[in-house]
Amino acid sequence: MVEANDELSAVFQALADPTRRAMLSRLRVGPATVGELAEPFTMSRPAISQHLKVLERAGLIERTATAQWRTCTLRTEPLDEASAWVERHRGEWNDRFDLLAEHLRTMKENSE
Amino acid sequence: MVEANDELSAVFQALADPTRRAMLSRLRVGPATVGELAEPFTMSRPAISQHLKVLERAGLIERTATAQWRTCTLRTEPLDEASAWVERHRGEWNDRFDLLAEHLRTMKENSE
DNA sequence: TCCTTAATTAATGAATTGCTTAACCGTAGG
DNA sequence: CCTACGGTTAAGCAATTCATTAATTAAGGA
Repeated sequence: MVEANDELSAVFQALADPTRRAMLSRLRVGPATVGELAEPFTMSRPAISQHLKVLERAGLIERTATAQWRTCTLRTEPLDEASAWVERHRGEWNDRFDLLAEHLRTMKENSE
Repeated sequence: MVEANDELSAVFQALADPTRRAMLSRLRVGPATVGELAEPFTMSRPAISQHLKVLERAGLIERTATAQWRTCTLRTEPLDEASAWVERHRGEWNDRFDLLAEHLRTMKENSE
């Protein structure tokens, strides 16, 4: 792999781990410090830090530092694109012309 | 990582690659042989085969062999669960009680 | 039978992932 | 000042991912 990872891939990649998904679920309730996010898990703090870094790079969380606490906040915008992709591929869509046109468009975007 | 990968992780993992997503997009038009799926890409056939294996393990395609051709068909069922997860985390949901209850339920499922 | 076509398997390799422990950094409090 | 607390950085390791080339299987046609 040479290519700079596109945003959509980064989001799906971030979601492809149960720990990270659980963290995002927790953040739906409201912002949390790293310690609070780590609490349900048995893994080490550095492991938690690394998961958070993945989420941050995917744009799914924001971190703000006050004193020695890092507060994490959920960002849902990147999920819009992910949702759009999934919904597009899920429907009982049968217009072959539209589908082919869309596929060719996707191919073109992909080769930019 | 020790745990046997759950289905949802496998689906998101499969979607976290532009080549695989393009293959699924192509399959929306209709079933295709491996050769047809490989056509837009410059990578080797074995690489294509491995991508298809990932998609198959995630339940996103089905392969049927007739003569020396393997025909791939899109299976959208696994996308339902993925869609549900994303939509759940995307909404402008503000009932903290429900969110907390749901989060705790998710945690419990996660530890089974 | 021999050759071509379609695709997979096997073996290899570089890069990435997910975890660990140990060391470090910045803030607050005695 | 120095110690504790909250977190990150660094280094190392096993396993997985994504690609390659070479060899293999399996069916169809001359």
